[in-house]
Amino acid sequence: MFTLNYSDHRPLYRQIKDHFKELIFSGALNEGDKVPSVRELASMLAINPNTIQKAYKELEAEGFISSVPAKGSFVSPGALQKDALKLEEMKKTLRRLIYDMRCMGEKKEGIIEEIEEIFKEGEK
Amino acid sequence: MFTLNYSDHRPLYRQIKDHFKELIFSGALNEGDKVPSVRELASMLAINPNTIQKAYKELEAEGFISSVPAKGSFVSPGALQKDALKLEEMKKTLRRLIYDMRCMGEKKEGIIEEIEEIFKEGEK
Amino acid sequence: MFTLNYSDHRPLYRQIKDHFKELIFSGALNEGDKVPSVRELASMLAINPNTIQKAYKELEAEGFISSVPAKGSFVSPGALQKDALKLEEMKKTLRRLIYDMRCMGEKKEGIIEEIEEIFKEGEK
Amino acid sequence: MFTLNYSDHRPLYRQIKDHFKELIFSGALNEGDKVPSVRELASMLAINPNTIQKAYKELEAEGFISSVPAKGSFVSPGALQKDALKLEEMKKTLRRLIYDMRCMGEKKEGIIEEIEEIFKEGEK
DNA sequence: GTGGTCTAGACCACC
DNA sequence: GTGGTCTAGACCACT
Repeated sequence: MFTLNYSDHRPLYRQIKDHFKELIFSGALNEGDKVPSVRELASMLAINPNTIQKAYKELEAEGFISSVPAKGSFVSPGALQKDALKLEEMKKTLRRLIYDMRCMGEKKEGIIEEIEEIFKEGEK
Repeated sequence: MFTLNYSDHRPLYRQIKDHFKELIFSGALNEGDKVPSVRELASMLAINPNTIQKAYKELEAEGFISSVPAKGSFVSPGALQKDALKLEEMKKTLRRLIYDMRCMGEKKEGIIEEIEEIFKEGEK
Repeated sequence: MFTLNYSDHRPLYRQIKDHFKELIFSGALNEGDKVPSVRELASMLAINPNTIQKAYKELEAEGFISSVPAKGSFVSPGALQKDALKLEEMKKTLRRLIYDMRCMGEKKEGIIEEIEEIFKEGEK
Repeated sequence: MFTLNYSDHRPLYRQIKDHFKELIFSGALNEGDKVPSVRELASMLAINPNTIQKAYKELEAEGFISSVPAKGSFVSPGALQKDALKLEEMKKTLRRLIYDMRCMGEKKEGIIEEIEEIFKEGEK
């Protein structure tokens, strides 16, 4: 399904989270689709099941998947729908945030540097 | 106290809000200090009192000032104290936001462009 | 098709929305079935088309129907399929909500009272 | 500070989360206050630090505390402010949720039973 | 010292 | 089999 990148600065569970978000946004995963079980994916990626558990729990908390004990985890109904609307809202939030950081003396260069770093993390 | 900039893209109430935040963060205004009354500031800046009202209301909602009926508005106790924490939190929020926008296919360049624009707005 | 209840506390568009949901959940309406056009239903119920429009728009936003311009509105494919998952999710949301309200000092009796009221509203 | 209840059906990390929420809502903890470190609280409660970590992370995700690596965890600025407004909003969400569950065939008795259970969990 | 991540392995309830 | 919780212990980066 995908590969982990150990030279990526993001922790493993974040890589997993982000990957599933991409799969959902891209349409590769649709609402209601089953995602691999915690143990299954753990053995596929050769990591500890707890790490998958952590990723799945956060995805659930953010409304992307829904885990049903003894049944499995599934892409949430409404996961896609919600986030089509969300990009514009996120931009607005970003704008407000940057405004406020600027008020507090934060310089443009510092912010851009931070952003560059985030994008570097997933490259190599 | 300060001057409005009509060639700034920010609406007047935002300029006023941002200016007070800067005064508080820079230490020019301390906790407990009285800020000008709505009418007073409105006549100083030669603008409509409603505009000041809107700015003050949002400053209060964000915890920077507190209005005491029949007495005036004052810089909130704790407005400064919480700053270090607030900036940390804002950076974390920023990081999460950028991560998510990246997952949704937003490119680095688009985000940086947006930020450059925000910083331009207040310059001239 | 159905009748509106003017002594019901719910606004008309909510009654229409709820009714369509019931029809879908009960199996009376299947995926792909055409629902009456806005004007058609409006004249059947002798109410303003805007009311129907509002109900349909929300049903579409929630993924129950989808409108095809110049063709009409249809029950969404997957509307039923996702039900089991949706109910599970709603129960989880309910549980989290009640937990939080409890933390905030809300008493059991107040919550149950609220629920009793909701169920009364649709009866008569 | 407080005691865990092993006959409570809630997992330990939930008890810890709920307890901190109560402390914040009741005013016992104010914005900016430091909360015990992960290890400190773990030894106080005689449980594994990972369990505290889990509780703190969720509290942070929900905006109640803010954890700064190498510094400690603090009650978020805005934690209180946000939640005074929230109770009314939660009631609205509850109402909408119950409406929808009713549409899907869920009976009043089932819902009330669920709520009774939640409140039972923390009693003994 | 702080928070954060990860592992290995245990146990539970549910179906 | 499934998800969920908890423990014990390791390591990291940061201050």
